[in-house]
Amino acid sequence: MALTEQVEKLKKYNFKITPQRLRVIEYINESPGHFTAEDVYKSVVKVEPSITVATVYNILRAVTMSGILTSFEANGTTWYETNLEKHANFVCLSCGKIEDVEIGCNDLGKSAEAKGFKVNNVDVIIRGYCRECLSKGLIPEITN
Amino acid sequence: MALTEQVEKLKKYNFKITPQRLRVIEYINESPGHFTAEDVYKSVVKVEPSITVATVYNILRAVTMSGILTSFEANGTTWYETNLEKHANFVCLSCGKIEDVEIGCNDLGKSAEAKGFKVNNVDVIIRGYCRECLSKGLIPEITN
DNA sequence: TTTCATCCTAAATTATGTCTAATTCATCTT
DNA sequence: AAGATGAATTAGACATAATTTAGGATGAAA
Repeated sequence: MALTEQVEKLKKYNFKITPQRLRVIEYINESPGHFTAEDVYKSVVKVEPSITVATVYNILRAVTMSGILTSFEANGTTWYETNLEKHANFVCLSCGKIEDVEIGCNDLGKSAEAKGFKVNNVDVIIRGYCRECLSKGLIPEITN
Repeated sequence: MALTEQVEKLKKYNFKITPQRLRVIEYINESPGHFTAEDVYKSVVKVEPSITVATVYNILRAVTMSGILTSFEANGTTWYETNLEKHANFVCLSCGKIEDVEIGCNDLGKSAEAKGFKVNNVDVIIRGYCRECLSKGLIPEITN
């Protein structure tokens, strides 16, 4: 998504274009795809030293509401991501790394809709051990 | 799951059977299916006034590790649930209620495994608005 | 230029973890 | 069956990280 498009989305939701918001969007566009509010703050404060954590949280909420990002919760914190396509997030229980993986099937929300619910979004979080941690033998033994 | 079976599971993982753990398990067996550590504490402290929040957290971790409960994150907190079967959790964005819904498809973790990851569990969290909130017209307008 | 959203500062809240001493439990020994 | 023993667990207080709140100051947009 280009910066102009992101700015348009903010405007569409009546969010004003402030320097702080532009800095956060710039971060997003250079980001590794998955990041936390803390990641954003640590990076943006270098170029905009007066910004505070509270502002970053506010901005991330505005940016997410505008459809520029999505978010999900894992490892006790909120993660933001730029990938708006349907996918699952794989979380490594050993190193904490998060990686996109495909979902083989559609209509995960179907039975919720069948129950009369309105579905806004579906998060799929897969927890396990990544290739690297497996090869390092870092997996705790499961004693059955 | 019966109490005797739950006790067996704790023993299998070498967790001792303490009165506090039994009180928490009793709560679980009478619970509405989804609850937080705070819910457990507020209830158990009535019958076991000396118990502390820290103990409840410890016990919930032990109980989850023993396979008596599963947990997932939503609304900024960890939720525990007794339903160990494959299912999705529907979270109402208006009232916060959580409800089980079926998942139409299997093998959600398949493509993670195809990438060489070991999959431990898959959480599916569906966010939207429940029937009750929809009928009350409590849904925020989405101005497009 | 006015107005209202947004930002800043600081402090509160919430969820959860950590530390230590005291207690309890499971098991072994009588 | 009762007591001794060491390991595991608990209570209680405090620590920390994530996030929210409140109220005044500031700046974007009409």
